[in-house]
Amino acid sequence: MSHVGYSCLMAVDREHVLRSAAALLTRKSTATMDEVAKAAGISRATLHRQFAGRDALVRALESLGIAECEAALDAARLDEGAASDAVRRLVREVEPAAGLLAFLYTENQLFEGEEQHAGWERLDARISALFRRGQENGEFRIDLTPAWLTEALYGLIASGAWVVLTGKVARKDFPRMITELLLGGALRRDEPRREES
Amino acid sequence: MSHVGYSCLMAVDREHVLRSAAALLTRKSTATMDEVAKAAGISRATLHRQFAGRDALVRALESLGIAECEAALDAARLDEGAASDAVRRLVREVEPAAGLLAFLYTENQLFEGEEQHAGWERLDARISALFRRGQENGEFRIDLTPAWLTEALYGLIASGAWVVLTGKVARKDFPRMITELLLGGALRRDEPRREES
DNA sequence: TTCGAATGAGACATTCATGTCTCATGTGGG
DNA sequence: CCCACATGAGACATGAATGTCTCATTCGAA
Repeated sequence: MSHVGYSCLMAVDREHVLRSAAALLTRKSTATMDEVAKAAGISRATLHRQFAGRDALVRALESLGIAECEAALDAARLDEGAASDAVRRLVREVEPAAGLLAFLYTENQLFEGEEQHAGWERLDARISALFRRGQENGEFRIDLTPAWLTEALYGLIASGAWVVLTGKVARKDFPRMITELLLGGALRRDEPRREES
Repeated sequence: MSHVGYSCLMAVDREHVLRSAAALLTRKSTATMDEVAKAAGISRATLHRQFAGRDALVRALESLGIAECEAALDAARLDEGAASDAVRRLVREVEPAAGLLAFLYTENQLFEGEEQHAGWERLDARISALFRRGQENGEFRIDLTPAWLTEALYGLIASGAWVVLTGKVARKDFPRMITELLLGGALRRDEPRREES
């Protein structure tokens, strides 16, 4: 029995397959299992051995996306310092997962009645809490609900990922253009905004 | 030969079918031709007689969405008055088409290499021009490109339509929450913002 | 009333993605 | 060296959506 070889090889490949699938489905959300397999450099049979089906693959990608998102939330230390700075850190940390997030964001809208991954609610709760903290802080305006701000953040991340993918803007501008729009809006400010880090 | 009856009945039904399809696909973007037909109260055969196939239906919806969007742009009088007020008018006018727009927005990302409807470029150009005018005006900040502001507006409209559809926020708040976020951002302003109409 | 056109219902073939299976190959560990 | 196991290749069946067809019915206009 090859415990070592088994768990090692499987784990590595699974991770690699997942990454490839994420990269591909980010660009073409309707990609075939065949295309996914080819993109990962494996055969369709092997792909099916690792993920029972397309559903299982998407679920695994969902878990991956949620995990990366939660890791980003952790790294952003949402409850430290100014709420606006926390938002900046959050967007910066979540940027690598933006493409995957955009894919899952639109994919989730197809799930209709089916129960969705509980992880999303946790993420919603944490991000909403950040916006609420900023409101109680006096930093954020109170006439926009935390729920809307959270959803808008998702939408902007998806739009940002899409616009970077199509080459309309440079990847390096991703965090700035999202945070600046979300926090400051399009209107020009007379007072200079302060910066962090 | 019943010229009158023909053109009249066909036109009316086509419009009605298009509306029903838009309403359905807004909620369930993967709906079957069967479901579309049922939602319109006609048979699948008749649906196929009016639209050669699913492709043709989506193309027709695309044209409808673009037409409604351009009508909204016209009604908003983008080049009159303050640019920020024009944005407010635009969002208010485009609100009825938001669901359809959201559907088309995600649908367009699947078109990969295929050439897309030229109408989108026209819309992009007109909206970009509005933001550019606001920048040259001194109203809008210049460190966010018109292209990004345009794309962000699309994203926020889609997010807004989605969040209204799921009941997280009231439909009546749709225009305000989008314009306020897009223009003013989440940060609280010391100076009171002025209002229009 | 009668004729013609549009419709609805449904059968049918086709295409495509998916899921399952078998078998040959190759590789790594014992 | 040998064996177990993962893999790749491909055949095969399945299901779903689509597109096309026919035929009976209904509705409107002459």
